[in-house]
Amino acid sequence: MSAFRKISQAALAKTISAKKAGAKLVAPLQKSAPRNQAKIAARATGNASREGGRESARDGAREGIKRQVTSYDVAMQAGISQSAVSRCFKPGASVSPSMRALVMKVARELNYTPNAIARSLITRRSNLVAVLISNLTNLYYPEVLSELCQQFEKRGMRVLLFTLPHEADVDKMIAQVWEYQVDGVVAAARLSPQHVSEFERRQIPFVLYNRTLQDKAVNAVICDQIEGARILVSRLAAAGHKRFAIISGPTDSVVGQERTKGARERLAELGLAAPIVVEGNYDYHSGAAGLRDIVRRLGRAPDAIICGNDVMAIGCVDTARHELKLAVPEKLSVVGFDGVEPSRWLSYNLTTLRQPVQMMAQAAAEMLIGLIAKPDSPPEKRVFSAQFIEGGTSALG
Amino acid sequence: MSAFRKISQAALAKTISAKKAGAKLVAPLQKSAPRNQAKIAARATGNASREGGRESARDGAREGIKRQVTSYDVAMQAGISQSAVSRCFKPGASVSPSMRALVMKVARELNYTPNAIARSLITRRSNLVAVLISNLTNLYYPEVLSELCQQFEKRGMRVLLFTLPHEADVDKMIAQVWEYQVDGVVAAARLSPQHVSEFERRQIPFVLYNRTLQDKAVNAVICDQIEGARILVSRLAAAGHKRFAIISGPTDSVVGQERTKGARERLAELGLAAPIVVEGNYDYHSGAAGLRDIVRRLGRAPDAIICGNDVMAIGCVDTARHELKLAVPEKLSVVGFDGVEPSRWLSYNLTTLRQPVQMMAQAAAEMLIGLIAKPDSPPEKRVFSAQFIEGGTSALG
DNA sequence: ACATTACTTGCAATCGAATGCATTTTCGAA
DNA sequence: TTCGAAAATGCATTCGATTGCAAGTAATGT
Repeated sequence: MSAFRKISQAALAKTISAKKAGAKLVAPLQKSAPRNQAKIAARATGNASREGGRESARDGAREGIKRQVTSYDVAMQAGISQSAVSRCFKPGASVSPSMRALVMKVARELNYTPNAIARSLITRRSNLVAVLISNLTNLYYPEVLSELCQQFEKRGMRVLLFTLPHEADVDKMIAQVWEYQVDGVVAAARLSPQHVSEFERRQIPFVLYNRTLQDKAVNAVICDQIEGARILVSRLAAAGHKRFAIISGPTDSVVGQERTKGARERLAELGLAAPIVVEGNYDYHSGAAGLRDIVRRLGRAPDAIICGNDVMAIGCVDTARHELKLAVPEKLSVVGFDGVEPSRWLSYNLTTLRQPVQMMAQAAAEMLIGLIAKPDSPPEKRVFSAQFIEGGTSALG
Repeated sequence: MSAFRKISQAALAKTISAKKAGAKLVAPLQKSAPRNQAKIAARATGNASREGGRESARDGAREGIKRQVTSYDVAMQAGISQSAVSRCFKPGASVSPSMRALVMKVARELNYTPNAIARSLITRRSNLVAVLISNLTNLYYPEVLSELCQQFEKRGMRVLLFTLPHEADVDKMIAQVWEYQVDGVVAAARLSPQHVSEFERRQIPFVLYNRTLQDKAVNAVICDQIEGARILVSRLAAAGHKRFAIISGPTDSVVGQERTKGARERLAELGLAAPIVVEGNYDYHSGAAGLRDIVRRLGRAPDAIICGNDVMAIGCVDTARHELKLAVPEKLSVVGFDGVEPSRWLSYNLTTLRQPVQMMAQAAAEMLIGLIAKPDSPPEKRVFSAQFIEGGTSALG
């Protein structure tokens, strides 16, 4: 034990003299050095003894298992207790400036980084949020994800990403969410009510993005799809469009269903004929196929086609112009939803309803952070309105 | 202590009779019940006593801190040891079928889920990989991310996503990567050589995606950009194009630089005039601006413009056709790189070089998993070739 | 100079699961 | 039936950091 003591005292003296601290500084630190050096030494990995800048390709691989630098190593090297090290890395903790300086210096020398896993275990806060997204190739979601990611990063939380592909074994995927003790979940994916109940039962704060549940009050950030669809129809009808068709989103997409519903409602209110509806799956080709289908069934083109999202609208426009030689917007108006970047490209300049993605993502992040801090807040919905973009794919007079 | 014993015995009997097990099954489990019920009880959270399906909104929030169900709870409820519970959740472990069945049943009743954080701490394997991506809005990256995600999920690893936005404080971001003890890193972002050294010093396996380092052997998955650019030039030149221009990627993009370099080299070899080069930043507007700039500086349109990526090429095509009234491909050929989805849309049908994203992502995932299993493998580069897509934006004769 | 408060710091007990080792149980062979 | 090997199980320690509590030190007032 005295050997350890000697070493650490020497190290301490060296360290302090190196930063030219006055005698005042030396005294307290020497006096309060911990007495259980043996225990600290036993816990330390031995990595502390190797020199700072030196790098050797194989020295960490010894013993087969890689041992990282721990707070015990720093404590031993600095001749202080492990708890002191821990406290120096906690913002509001009670540590003297000299102690903090010393610890930071030694930590830097040893390349010490706090272990978030160990911290999470004891604090029961992982600082992880799970983001569930169905389908990243959807052109709309990357924007959402990007925004969410930045929001959470800004707030000191890490994003654990889960993609739910062919809507297969969502259960297994979700189980992983529990295992990692995430502090919260943002779900921008098709989830069954059972899954949502599971969130509740486990008391994990969650925010649904662009979806809600019929018979349950949940936290959600949504965009008023029905309102948006009604606006689209109103504008088109006002400009004289009479025969409408819809290329809807898939039936299991709540957003898609609402868009269709809003459009139908408004058409009925206006006394216009019920639209022909074909189902798409949100991709380019289903927009193309949808148009062909509509024209085939109608025997001619309708006045306007409302597509469940921009990408299908783009597919529709392209097929109309290049394959069916139907002039858009002269012979056929096409509108979409979302306002994704390509909808603004000159070749399309789509008439669409832009969702305020940035605001929505920010709201979702804020809401989730709030819920984590105060889990018993009553459920809240934040509903945004989409912005009508009058592009060039519709004849609006 | 005997009280606990009694309770757990009763629970055990009930459990077993419930699944109608024969006497054979009962005997071993009863005999090997642990003797330290007191210790297990002390560790257990008490959650075990509440009934399975019951849900009460507030009962878990008592004491302010949420206590989750642990392996101790399951052990107590089942009348066995904690280690037995642990083993039942480990695939290859030595557990009898009856024990496994009992544990699984009780676990389900109590809604027990293993705590991955605790597991990571003791095993020193987090099963997390960090994915670093510069810019998700880039249209090319979501595809990469999606593919990587699925690959890792398939292999039982979770993805911790880091987006590096305005290339600011990358350091702080990277520090987070260390804290979370990720098992490996896939970097599809601009990283300084210092950052890469940091990976090495910490002995964290990493794979660079679409980038390499000049003076260091690293694991990387790349696409041969120079080869690709040479192919483009060769094809265009063979079809009679003489005056070339380039809208390059930003200078800090290695991929962009290589594409420019390959094109220049090949042009020089063919004895054609050095191209005019303007710098873009990979987005639609910089493609548009690039074209205007080129036309202004040249006083006329070149024969062909090679764009650093598809989105700029699309911007270029749109500006040529709709703003400058330059027919593409009749008066001007435009080519891009990447082969992103919109490049296949009928309005563009871009001539481009498609990167085999799926194969590359798969290779990256495989490589990283391999490195994690065997950290001392020598660095390897996997180089893919891009596929030439003869679209309609270039006059190839 | 002494008492009292306000800081610092160390100690030791956690968090929840994994695992080497010892012990018990099972099962097949003699 | 008995013995021995193999399988199953329990015990106790461990991972690395946090934090309540106690002890020690500095700063302040009288």
